[in-house]
Amino acid sequence: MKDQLQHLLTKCIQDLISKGTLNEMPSKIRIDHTKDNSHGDYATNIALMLSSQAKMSPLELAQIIIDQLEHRSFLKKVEIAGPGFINFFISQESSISIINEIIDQASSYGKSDIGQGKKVLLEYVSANPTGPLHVGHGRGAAYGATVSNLLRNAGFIVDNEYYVNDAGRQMDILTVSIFLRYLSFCGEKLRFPDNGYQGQYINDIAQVIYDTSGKEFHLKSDLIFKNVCKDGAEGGDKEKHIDQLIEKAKSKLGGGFKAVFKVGIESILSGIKNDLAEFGVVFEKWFSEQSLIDNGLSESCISKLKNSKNLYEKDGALWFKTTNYGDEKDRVVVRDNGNHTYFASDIAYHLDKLERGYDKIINVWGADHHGYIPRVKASIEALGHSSNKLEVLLVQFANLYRGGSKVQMSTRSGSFVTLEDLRAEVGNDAARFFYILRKSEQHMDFDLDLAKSKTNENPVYYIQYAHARICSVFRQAVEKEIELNVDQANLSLLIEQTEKDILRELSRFKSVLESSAIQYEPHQLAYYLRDLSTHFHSYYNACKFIVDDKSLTLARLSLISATQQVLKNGLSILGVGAPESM
RNA sequence: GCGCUCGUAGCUCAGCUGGAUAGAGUGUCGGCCUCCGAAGCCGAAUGUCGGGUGUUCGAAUCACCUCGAGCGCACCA
Repeated sequence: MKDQLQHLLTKCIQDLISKGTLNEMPSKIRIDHTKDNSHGDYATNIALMLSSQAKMSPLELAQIIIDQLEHRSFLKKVEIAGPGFINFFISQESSISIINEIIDQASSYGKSDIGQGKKVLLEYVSANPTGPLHVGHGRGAAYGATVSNLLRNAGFIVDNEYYVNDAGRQMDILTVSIFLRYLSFCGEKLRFPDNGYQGQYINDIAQVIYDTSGKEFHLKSDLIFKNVCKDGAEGGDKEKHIDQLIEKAKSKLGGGFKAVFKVGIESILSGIKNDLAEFGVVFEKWFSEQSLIDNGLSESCISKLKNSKNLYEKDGALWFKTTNYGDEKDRVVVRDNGNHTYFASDIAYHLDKLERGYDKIINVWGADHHGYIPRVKASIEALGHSSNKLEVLLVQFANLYRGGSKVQMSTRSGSFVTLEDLRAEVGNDAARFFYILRKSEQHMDFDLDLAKSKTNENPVYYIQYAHARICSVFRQAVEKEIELNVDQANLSLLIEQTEKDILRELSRFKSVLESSAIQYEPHQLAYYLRDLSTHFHSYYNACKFIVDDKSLTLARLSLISATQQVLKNGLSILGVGAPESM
């Protein structure tokens, strides 16, 4: 319907240009769903936009546009309002046709091809595999998965990817943490380093190693701790302390160090995978950072940068002149100790992504990484690609509150609430919905007590209830041996205000989906579904659906069936269930 | 200090590519179940859109300034 209006208006403006009333086509002709139904169904501000160009008042121009507009049967009335808006009133015959359209297309209603099959790589979560996912990661997971659904629904081809940071110092710290806990199981007395990972899950992994391998990796703790400098809490340097422990463990354990690491990371990763899968978040690819080092891609990237004269040496380290590409300062890619930085791997990773042939690469990052964007874009440019292909979506942290005070989230100290705990307490549906309800760049206050105790505060139940209620009505209909057949329904009987309101709302669904997808804003869909539910609940209270008049009954059942379908399709994109009863 | 994000009703937030009287949930107050599910509906009250200046026929929306909050400015990842 909106498309038809768009066509009609475009042609109208073209005609006026050829008549000489107007000079040029505006960049966009806006047609909006009206907020207020006294303004009709759709409105355009085109006369206001073009009045200066036409050198006449908006009201005059609006009248000329209306006169030029071809008459179409779907338009009941066209009028000028306010300062020069043109309001379109759609005929009833046309507005009820959406019911048939929805019921015919069923679960595919709402799909579009605005993506034209363009290939998108969507990377999100990518939390360091140093422990279980916590509620902070949940927001990125829910957001990324929903954006993925929205894009797919809009005709994009989307691959979801998780970048696994399985290389570097963090992994060594993880390994040594597990190893020291393991030594405790072997009966060694030792002081656990301040900088080690302290969570219970570390003990669990150590326990598994002890249970399966016995004392295979057992070393006297003296052997590890001898000559190691003092830890932070003992008045020493906690960073040096743990680095020396790592070195000792590596040299004394030999291949055993890698074996412990392998058990550790596999255990943590499989935990993360399960957690996400249960949350309805599925990745096509888990991309290993270590693989970039193993297959030499990281190294070859550095050579490429060297050849393009973008690298220089300073203080024994190798620097990338990212300032050439708009970054605020240059960045180290190879440290003075010869190790590649995280950034070096990331350059290789992004190059790899680009060379896999995607039209668009989207990274969902925590907002604390915003300063990192310029240097990644710099590396893309330096390697001869267009940085426009990369889009970074920032997701703000969720601040957690418990008992009115902020909860500190630290994987290192183990003081965090896991995503798994949250899901267990509030359920997947409520968690998925709650996470995407706020605009991603909005700071979010997540009150755990509220989320856990008064889950009805979450509007997801309101929407699900609307769906369940409709299902319940249909159960009643079956009992009364009424079978819904839209072809037999006389939809022109739908004349109540609440019915018109629902029809208006249903007609918005497609544009909401389109807008949510293009702007990467799932919350738009969430708000829409709540509004649709509100109209349904009002309708439910205002009118009885199953009445003596058979054809009215069929008409009303058709309308709520279409509503049910849209609720279901919308919820499915949000990764939320549409229960038949609750 | 520089940069990014944000500041809208008591609270949590929509609205921001300029448009018609600034919205919702929650909370407060008052109504609605012998009738398809009351996890619901109907009604009332509540705002200097942080503050200021500018651009415009028109600003919560754009520009500049200012105040306040969060985050970032590593040879960490």
